[in-house]
Amino acid sequence: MSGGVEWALHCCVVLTSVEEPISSAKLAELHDVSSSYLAKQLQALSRAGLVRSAEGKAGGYILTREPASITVLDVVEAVDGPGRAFTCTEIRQRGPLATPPESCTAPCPIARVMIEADTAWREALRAISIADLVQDVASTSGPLAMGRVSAWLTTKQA
Amino acid sequence: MSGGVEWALHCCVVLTSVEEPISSAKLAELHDVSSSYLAKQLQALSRAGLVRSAEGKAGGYILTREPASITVLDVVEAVDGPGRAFTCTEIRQRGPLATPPESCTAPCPIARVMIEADTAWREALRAISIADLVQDVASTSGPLAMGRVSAWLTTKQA
DNA sequence: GGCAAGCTACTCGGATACACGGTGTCCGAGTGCATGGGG
DNA sequence: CCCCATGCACTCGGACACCGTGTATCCGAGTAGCTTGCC
Repeated sequence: MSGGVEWALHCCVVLTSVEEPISSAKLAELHDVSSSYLAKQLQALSRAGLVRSAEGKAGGYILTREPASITVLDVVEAVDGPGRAFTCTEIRQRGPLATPPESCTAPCPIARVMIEADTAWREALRAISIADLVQDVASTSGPLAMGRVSAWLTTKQA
Repeated sequence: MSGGVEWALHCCVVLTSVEEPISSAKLAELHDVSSSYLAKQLQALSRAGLVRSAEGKAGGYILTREPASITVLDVVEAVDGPGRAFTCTEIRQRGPLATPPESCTAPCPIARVMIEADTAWREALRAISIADLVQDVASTSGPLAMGRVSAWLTTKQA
C-alpha cells in the first residue's frame, strides 16, 4: 500500500488541534517530509472531500467534518484509491476446461475468500475514527502533546 | 497484491485432485496463462515447502501436506512474501516536535490500527484451507468438476 | 530373457529484459491580505 | 477617519521526470525413464 497514507493520517490528526487553515508547507516541516509530495496526498484528501482547501495568502487545509465522523478507512481510500487489493481475473472461464459464463453468476470460492478478508480489513479500519487516534495520542504522548502541536502550527511563521 | 497469488491458489486446488507430479506446463495450459511466469510462482511455493518438485521426464509438482492443513494465508505469504502491507516510518520521531525515542516503546496509534487491520485480514485468510476451497468448488461447479480436472491432467500428454 | 549402460527428452531453477505504478519534484494559475492613495 | 483600487506574496493544483517492484521471458543444469546392446 502507498506510503503516503501514513503522512495523510498524521496530517488529519494534527489538523484536529486547530481551526484555521494550515498550509502543506507547515505540515511538511512539522513531519520533516517532502513538501511537494505531501501536497499531492493533501490534494487527494481534498478531492475526497475530507479536507477543504483555502487559497490565498493565509490559505491551507481544514478538516471538513468532525474528527469522530472521519474514519481511517476514509483516509486510506482517499489516498490509495477505492480499488480492492485483489482482483479476480476469472481464470475458471479460461483454458480447455473453462467453466461456461452462465455458470459463473457467483464469484469463485477463491475470490470469495479474498473479498471476505478484504472486507474484514476494511471493517477494522472503518471502526477507528480520527478522534479515536487523537485520544490514543493523548494517552500515549501525554495530554499536552496535542496542545504543543497546535501552538507550533499557529505561531510558527515559516 | 501480486496477481500471481490467484494462479498459485488455483494450482493448489487442482493439485488436490491428483497424486502424481504435474508439470508447470500442464498447469499453465489448463489455466491458459504464461507457462514461464507460472513456473516462478510454483518455485515460490516450492521454497516455502508447500509443494515438492520432482525433476526428470515425468516430473512436476505435488502437494506436500494434506489440503486441510494448507491455509490460503500460507499460499499468499509464499508468493507475496511475509512482509506487512503497511510499514510505519516513525514520523513522530522526526521534525521539530519529534517525540524522543525513549518514549516510543509502543507502536504509535496509527501503526497500531494498521497492524490490527492487517491481522484481521490474515486471520480471515488463515481460517480457510485449500480443502475448504475444494469443497466450495464441488458445491458450486458440480461434484464431477474436480474429477474432470483430474482426468484431464492425467490423460493429456502435452 | 534379464540386466546394465547410454541416450534422449523432459523437467525445474535461476538469471535476464520490459512495463507500470508509486515516488519525488517542479512551475503556473488563482486568491486573499496588506498597503497606499483618495474622498 | 473611512473606503477603495492596486500590488503582492503566498497558496493550491496539475503536469513533468525518476525509481523500484511486479510482470513476463529465456536458457542452462539436472534427472527419470526409455532404448539398445550384451551376457
